[in-house]
Amino acid sequence: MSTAVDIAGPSSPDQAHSSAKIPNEPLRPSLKRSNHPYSLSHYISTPSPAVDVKSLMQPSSSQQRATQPGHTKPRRAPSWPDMWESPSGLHLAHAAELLMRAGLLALTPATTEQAKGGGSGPEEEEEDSSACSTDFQPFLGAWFPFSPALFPLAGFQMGGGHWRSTAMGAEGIEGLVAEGYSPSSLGGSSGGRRKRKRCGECVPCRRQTNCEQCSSCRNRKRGHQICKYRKCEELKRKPGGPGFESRVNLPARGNLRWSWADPRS
DNA sequence: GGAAACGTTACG
DNA sequence: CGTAACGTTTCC
Repeated sequence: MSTAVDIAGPSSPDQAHSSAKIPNEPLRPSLKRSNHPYSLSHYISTPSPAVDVKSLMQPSSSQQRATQPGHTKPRRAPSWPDMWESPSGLHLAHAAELLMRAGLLALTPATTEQAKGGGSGPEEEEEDSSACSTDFQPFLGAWFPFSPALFPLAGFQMGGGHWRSTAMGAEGIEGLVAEGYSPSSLGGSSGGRRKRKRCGECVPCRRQTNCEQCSSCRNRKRGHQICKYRKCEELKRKPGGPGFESRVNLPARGNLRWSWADPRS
């Protein structure tokens, strides 16, 4: 029962079908570079991950410092834009799913708080971007920044500008991204309704081919809609929906924040 | 409430 | 100008 990762779509005839003019890159050229070096099996190499990883869950300072000698700060994580541009989106997504299934992907608010710690001025945003990410290097052997693209895939739900973890009570990590919502595209000023753009990062956006089976594909001429399996998760949300603006600090780009809501609360 | 149809915007 | 696709309206 593979948690329907809809990137597979309806039995994926897409590979064969793929309609004529599907833009290969969702939004950014960088997305094209989604060739990740690791296959799923790469992550499944440990026979008893539950044990192994748990010990790694407290990598403690030793491991962290090993990678970052001479600095008191937790190593500098890639800035958000960096993460966004990560060529290894699927790579990370795969890892996320596996970790989620193993119940290992725990997000510790402490990480965030501590990282933020002493107070981060705006100018420290870059440096402190580590505060916005939880790294899973111990698990993956590579930095594992969060990306919204991971969550739908890993069993996360999105609601009202918050991502919820259905797998665990993750909480406290702040911020969320609403890339694609530029102030203007939100219909801010001109009053006219502006079109939002695909985020380019979510699973559907990453999908490159139309299924040719869904109603949207079959009815493209009249429907004017993108394949259902390619419909951006962000665009599915109502711009004025609950929490859209109030909860998401409308991202002055580079000031993106994550929000986590504890499903238990 | 969801799907279909249509208007409209964005872009090459 | 043609096409893709978002947003809105209408239909069931």
